[in-house]
Amino acid sequence: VVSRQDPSSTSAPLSRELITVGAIDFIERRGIEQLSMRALAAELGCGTMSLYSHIRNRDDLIAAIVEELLQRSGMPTIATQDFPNWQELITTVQLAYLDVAFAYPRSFELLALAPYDVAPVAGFLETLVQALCRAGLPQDRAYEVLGAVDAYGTGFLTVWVRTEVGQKESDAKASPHLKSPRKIDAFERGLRVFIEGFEREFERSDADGARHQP
Amino acid sequence: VVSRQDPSSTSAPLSRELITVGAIDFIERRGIEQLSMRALAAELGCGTMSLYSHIRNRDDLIAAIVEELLQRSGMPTIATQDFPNWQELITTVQLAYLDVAFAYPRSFELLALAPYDVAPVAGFLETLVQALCRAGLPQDRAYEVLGAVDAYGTGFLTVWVRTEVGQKESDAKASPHLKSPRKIDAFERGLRVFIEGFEREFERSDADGARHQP
DNA sequence: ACCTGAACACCGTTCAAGT
DNA sequence: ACCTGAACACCGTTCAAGT
Repeated sequence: VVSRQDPSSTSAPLSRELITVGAIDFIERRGIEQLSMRALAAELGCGTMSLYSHIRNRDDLIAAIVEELLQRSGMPTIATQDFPNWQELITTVQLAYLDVAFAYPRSFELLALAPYDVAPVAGFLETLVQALCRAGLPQDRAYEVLGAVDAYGTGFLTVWVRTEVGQKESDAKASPHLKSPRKIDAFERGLRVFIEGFEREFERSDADGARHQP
Repeated sequence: VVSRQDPSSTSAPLSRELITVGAIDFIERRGIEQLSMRALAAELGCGTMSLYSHIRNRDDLIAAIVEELLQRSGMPTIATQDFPNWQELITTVQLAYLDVAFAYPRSFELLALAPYDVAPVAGFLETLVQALCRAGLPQDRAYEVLGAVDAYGTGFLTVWVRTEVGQKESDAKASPHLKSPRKIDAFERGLRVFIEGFEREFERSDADGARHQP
């Protein structure tokens, strides 16, 4: 019966935002499999059922976490800016994706593996397609490049953080946050190769189109 | 007190294999989030604790499922064969990866997102690297291509099946197993683009090396 | 409106007891 | 060796009751 006088939290009233932030912090410290409504409420210093005044259920909490991580990644902001070409835009977005995987390794897969039709993710992807069009890519090519490169980034980063987090749990003395430069290089090289592959594909297909319809 | 006379199962003695096969079948019918030791035992017609005579715990069950899916995918067999070039080998493996995602959409992510250091997956990746070397790729390039293309396939297929399974749950009347040809085309196009990107990268880097060291 | 404890229907796994 | 029920320490969520 402590009525939320926990030292780690202000006595600010509970809110969806505060619960979401607390949940991300919880996952990064103790792991996603430890996150339960009861354990989270205990850390926030409130009764379990108080959470349900601000959040519909566990799935709604996950959706709120995904939205918060998406905001913190800065990717939605990037998608509102203008870029000289689609290559730079895609690269910038993917490097921001890499950064969020490092900053939140244990929460990352909630964002990375959220189905395309989860509310805030779908909206972000739409604005990203528009940005690619503004950067000079026809819409069908924008969808193609985005889908493919996003799949690459998602797969690469998800398996990487899973493997790393798994090792951290078994190997307590492993260096805690070393951004293994070899892996980062591999990520960036693969990204460049993929983009150059699309450049070439588009060049060839344009030349082909010009030949058929000069 | 039925003592395993369930109509859906033979009265064969319980085994690790039988439990694993039953678990995959369970997931495909009812979803991964419904799989529990208790529910699985009920479907197999045995007591919950009987499972623990053949399987250490839930994580061990998951590992057994991953190993079984890997076998059924046929990818380990492909990796023992010889191919005329690395491009064909990588393509064949990725198409087998696509097939297993379709055959086991709800179990697929257990295989796809297994950390690299999970026992049977690590072994398979090693034999795959060797096969790439036999197909003419230097070892460092084999690792690079494999890591990148595998990330692409994993990301593409995982998010796809998640989105599809999610829709199937909300939209009961959705067509059940339509292998949306648009998506398959997109997967194969991205794969080809990525491989051609690496071809070009290697050509250029070879030419570069020849110029420096003629 | 926000907060809460009790209760319900679940979990995974340990243990002791059976064959 | 294999199987099992009871028990323990957990879950998410509903409900009724408080402020």
